[in-house]
Amino acid sequence: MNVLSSLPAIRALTLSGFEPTRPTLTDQQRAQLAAVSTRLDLKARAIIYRDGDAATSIFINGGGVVIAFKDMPSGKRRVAGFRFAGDIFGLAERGRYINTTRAVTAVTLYQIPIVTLTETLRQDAELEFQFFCKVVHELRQHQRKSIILARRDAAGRVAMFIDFLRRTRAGQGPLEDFVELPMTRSDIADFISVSLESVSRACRRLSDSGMVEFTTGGVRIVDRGRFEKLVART
Amino acid sequence: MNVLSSLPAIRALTLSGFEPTRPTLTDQQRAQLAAVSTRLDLKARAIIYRDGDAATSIFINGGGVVIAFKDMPSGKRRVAGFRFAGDIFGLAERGRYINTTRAVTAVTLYQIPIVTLTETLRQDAELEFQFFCKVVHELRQHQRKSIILARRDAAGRVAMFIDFLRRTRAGQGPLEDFVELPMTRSDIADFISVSLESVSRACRRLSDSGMVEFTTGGVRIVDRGRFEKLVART
DNA sequence: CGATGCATTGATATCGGTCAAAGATGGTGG
DNA sequence: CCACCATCTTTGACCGATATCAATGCATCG
Repeated sequence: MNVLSSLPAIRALTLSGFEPTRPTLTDQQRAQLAAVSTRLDLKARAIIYRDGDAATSIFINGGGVVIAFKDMPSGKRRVAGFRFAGDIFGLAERGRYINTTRAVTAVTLYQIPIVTLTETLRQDAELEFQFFCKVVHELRQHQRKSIILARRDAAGRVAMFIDFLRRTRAGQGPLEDFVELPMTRSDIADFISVSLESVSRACRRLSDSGMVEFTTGGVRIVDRGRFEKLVART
Repeated sequence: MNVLSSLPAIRALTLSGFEPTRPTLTDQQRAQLAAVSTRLDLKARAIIYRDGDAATSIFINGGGVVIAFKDMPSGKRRVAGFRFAGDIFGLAERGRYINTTRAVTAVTLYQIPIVTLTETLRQDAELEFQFFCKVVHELRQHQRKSIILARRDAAGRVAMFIDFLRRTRAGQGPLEDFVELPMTRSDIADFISVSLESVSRACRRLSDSGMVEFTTGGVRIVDRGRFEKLVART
């Protein structure tokens, strides 16, 4: 297993601007990791691990939605992000998890002890490269989050959040006009750093203006033109 | 050149939580890259490349400060970040630069065509790994930026920005109490997404409260205790 | 010594945070 | 199967902080 085998991918990264085509693991690779992992089935609201716990495992989301957050001393909560099917999470700082993660919906997880992961990575440069991609993917997510937070108006932030989820969860094909919102208003609020009341009001305004329609569990973008114009307006 | 040669580093990443100890290149590696690069000496305000240009080179900052920003259709400007000595910049999306970069101070740059870089990386797994570290470093920067932007009060954001620079520019030793601010108020404003007037007022308040002292070209943290308490108050 | 870019300060309006309360929703146990 | 309870969501009123507009001060550099 020569380093050159993984180089074309690295080259693609630098040439095309750090845009790995596979931000999440392929089914094949998930299966490979599943072989050395423990499957967990959790119901909504279950805590996966807590901020500050010793980080002994990483997790792969095999279905459902997970929220990563941190309770701040002030009593506020900072939502770092959401993990969807295929996402890897559980990276740590100084051996400790930096966020608390909780199941938003019922989820299936694959838990892999870090020592096992290390062994597995040692034997598979391609898989190792996936972890690189994972970090690149996280970087892109954070860049987008920064752009959302730069926005001043609550409605704009909510619209950008919807667009963010829309793009994050999109497959290869064209973008869907329906976006699932399994998380609560409060989760959204703490992600985009706006009070939950403002999120609620913003949703109402977006809805009243005829851009989108909120249904139970999601939003449908009705007036795509105006919606995208609002999102782009920075 | 076996993949295993770079694995200890990768392992360190996953185990210790993606915290490479060398977020920027070592002098040795810079020299190595310098051999295949063109040296540029630019004076303050010079444009290095523009948003949308074909991305043919990457740059290493050999001294001075560079700002990366994007002019938005609305006329506003979003400052993505600042690049200091040792930082690599010029990564692109779809073959195009995504930001405009400009020299804030006089700078020395090493320009490396991407094709050359690719060749160099192919021959050096350790250097290749540095690019991984670079991405991790960028990720951390963006995480910090998100935390700054989550802050609501302008004074808090400015304080966190000062702290951000203080930590970014710190060496191995203890944190300095003096932080250089070579960029304009407007640059700071567009980085932390606050109007430049608010930045000015926030600086005044921080100064009036006796936490810091603004001098030409920098800030000195006078009351470290209160300053850090303000920064931590989230 | 103008001119230009940068920084500061002031006045005002707007928008979102906060507090408060009521309305919807969903899950659980009787 | 239904009622109740916890949680989430919506709406309202008010206040404070920041954006915005405007003008002045202040370097630095031709």
